[in-house]
Amino acid sequence: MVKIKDVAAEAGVSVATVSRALNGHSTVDPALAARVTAAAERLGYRPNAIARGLRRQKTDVLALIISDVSNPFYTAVARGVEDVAQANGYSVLLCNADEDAEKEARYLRVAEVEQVAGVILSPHNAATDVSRLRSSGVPLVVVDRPLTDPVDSVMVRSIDGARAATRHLLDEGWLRPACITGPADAATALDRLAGYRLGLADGNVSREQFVHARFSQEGGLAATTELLDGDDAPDSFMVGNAQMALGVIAELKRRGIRIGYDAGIVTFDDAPWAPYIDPPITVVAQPAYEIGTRAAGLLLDRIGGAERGGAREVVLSAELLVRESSRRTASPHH
Amino acid sequence: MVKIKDVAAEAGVSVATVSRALNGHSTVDPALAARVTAAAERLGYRPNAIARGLRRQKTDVLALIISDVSNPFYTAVARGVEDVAQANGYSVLLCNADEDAEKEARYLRVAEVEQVAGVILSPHNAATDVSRLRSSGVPLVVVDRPLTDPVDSVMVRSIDGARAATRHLLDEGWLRPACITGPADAATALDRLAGYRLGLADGNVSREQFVHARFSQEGGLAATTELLDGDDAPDSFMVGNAQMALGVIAELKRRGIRIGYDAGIVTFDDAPWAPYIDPPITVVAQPAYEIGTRAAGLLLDRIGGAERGGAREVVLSAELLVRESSRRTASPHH
DNA sequence: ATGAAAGCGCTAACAG
DNA sequence: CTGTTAGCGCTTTCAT
Repeated sequence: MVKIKDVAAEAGVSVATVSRALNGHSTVDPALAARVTAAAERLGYRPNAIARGLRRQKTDVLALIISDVSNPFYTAVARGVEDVAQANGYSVLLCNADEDAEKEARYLRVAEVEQVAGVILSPHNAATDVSRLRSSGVPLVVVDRPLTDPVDSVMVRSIDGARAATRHLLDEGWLRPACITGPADAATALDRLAGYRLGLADGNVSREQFVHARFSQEGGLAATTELLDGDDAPDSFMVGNAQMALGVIAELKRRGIRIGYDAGIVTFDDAPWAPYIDPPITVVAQPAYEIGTRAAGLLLDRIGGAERGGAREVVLSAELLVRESSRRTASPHH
Repeated sequence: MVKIKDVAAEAGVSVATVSRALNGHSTVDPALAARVTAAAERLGYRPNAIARGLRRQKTDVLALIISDVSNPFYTAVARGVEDVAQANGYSVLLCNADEDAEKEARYLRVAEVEQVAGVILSPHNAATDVSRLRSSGVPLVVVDRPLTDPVDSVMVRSIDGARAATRHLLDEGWLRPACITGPADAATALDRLAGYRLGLADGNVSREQFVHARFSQEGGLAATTELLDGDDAPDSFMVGNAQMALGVIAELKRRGIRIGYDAGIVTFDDAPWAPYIDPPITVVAQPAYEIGTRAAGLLLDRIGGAERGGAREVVLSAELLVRESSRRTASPHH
C-alpha cells in the first residue's frame, strides 16, 4: 500500500503538504500542489478512508436503512438519496432491514460503530430505538414512517391519498370497498386505514371493512381470501402497497373475479408493472424519488452543521393515477 | 464517546485486557472477562469500527456492487449475499452502479479506500477494470457477468435457458420468434442471443431476428416497436430480462396484440409480478438468491485465506417455467 | 494471564 | 506557505 509518506518522499515535501494539497486546502503553492498531485498519480496513491475517518471522527458515508429492498417504492427512494449524496461527495451504504426489527437494530448499530456521517431511516415502527445513534450525535432523518421522538423527517400525506382513492372507488359506483392495509403497528398502515375511513365518510357510507396484513404478496393474498370468504364480501379494494396488491390480484384472478368489472382495485405505489397488468392498475403514486432527494438534502444540511431549530418536517403529496382497475364501467377483460 | 480506556478504568484492568476480553481471546481469566463485559455494558461501550479497521487493516464490511437496484433479479441476489454475510458477522454495503460504468468505477474506488473485506460485483461489462482492487489484495467475486480477468465467479448457464425458451416457443407452434436482448457489450445479452440461435437451430428454423436494447422497460418497448414496424414482423419474443419484458408487454397491449394468442412471449427472470400479468408470463427463472449465497460463500472463503488455487467458477442452471404467455393454444385474454 | 507501549495512515494544531 | 509532531481508538507484539 502506498501511503501519504511515500508520496511526500516522491514529491520531496512533507506529509502535511501532501495532505493539504490532496484535500485542496488552498494554502498550498500551486506549483507544489501540482508536484504532489503528479507524485500521487505516479505512485497510484489512494487515500486510506479508514485512517482519515479515525482522525476526523467521521466518514464520508451515509447509511440508508430501508424496510424492504424488494419494494420498488424504497428502491426509488434509494435512487433519490444516492443521486444527491453522490453529487455531494458521499457514498451511501444501503441496508435492508427487511421489515425485521432485529435486523434494523443491527444496522443502526453498524451505522453507529462505522461512524457514518448520517443516516436516513424508514423505521420499522414508531418505537424504533434511535437513542444511541442520537446520543452519538449522528444526524438522522426518517422517511415514510414517523418516530415518536422528534426528528427531521420527510413524509407523504398518505391519508389524503387513501381518502381520495376510496372516494374514487365510491364515485365509480362500487358499493362495498374494503381496505387491505399493513400491520397494525405500522404508521403508514394506520394512515391508509384512516384515509379510507375518511373517504367512506365523504361518500356517506357507513359500512367499513378492513384487514391488517403483512406488507407482502402473501399478506395481500391472505387478506383477500379472508375478505372474500366472509359473509359480507367486498366488491372493491383499497390496498396498502404494491406488493400486497400483487397478492390481491392473484387471488382475484384465481377465483375468476374480473378486475374493473366484478371488482375494483386501487393500490398505493406506482410500481413499474402497474400500468401493464390487465387491466392497468389505478394507484396512489407517492413521490418516492423526491422523498429520497429531500431526505438527503435535510441530512446534508444537518451534517453541514444546522444544529439550530428543532425537527424539520417536509410533507409531500401523493397523487391518484386513475387507470382501469378501479373503473366499474370498464369492459370485462377476461 | 466512551472508549476502551474508560472501560479499562471502570473494570480496573488495562486496555489490552479489555480488548482481549471483548474479542473473546480465550487467554483471559473468566472472572476478569466478566468484569470487563459488565463494565462495558454499564458504560454503553461500542467498539469504534474505524479505529479497529485502521489497526487491523481491514473491516468487517463487504461491498456488493450491482448493476441495477430496481431489477428484482439483483435484489434477490442481494438478499442471498446479505443472509450469509450477516450469519458470518459481516455487514454489506450495497452499491447501485445503475448500469453506468462511471458509477461502477466510483464504487470500486470506494470499496478500495474503505478497505472493505471483499467485494461482490456484477460487472457492467467484461472490460470493467478491477486491477486496482486486485493489486490492493481485496478479494473479489463476480456474479452474473464474467470478466476477462480470471476471477472467482458464479454464473448461470444463460445459454441453455435461452435455448430451451426458444425451442419451447417453436414447440408451441410459433413460427417467427425474435430475440430482444441487452446491449451488445453485455455478456449476458450475448449469451441469451447465442442460446436463442441454438434453439432456432434445434428447431431447424433459419430465420433469425434480434435487437439489442438497454436492459430497461424503455429498451424493451423501443425494440418491440422496431421489430413490429419492420417488414418481417415476428410472432413471438424471447426477451432478455424482466424489465424489458414489461416494455414489450406494454407495446403489445397498446397495439391490441393478444399475448398467448396473437403473439408469444418468454422472458428471462421470474419477477414477482410475472405470474399475475394476464396472461401469466412464461419465464426462464434464474436462481438469484442462490447466486447470492454462493458468491458470498466463495468470498468468505477467500477472505478466510484460501489463496491457493486459481479462479473458481460455480455455474448454476436456469429453469424454464411455462405459463400462459408462450402458449399458442391459449384462449384469447382480451 | 496481564500490562506497557508501539504503531495503523491520516489530519490539524502549532511553529517557523 | 510549509514542516514537525501529536494524537484519533484500537489491536498486538513483547515483556513480565
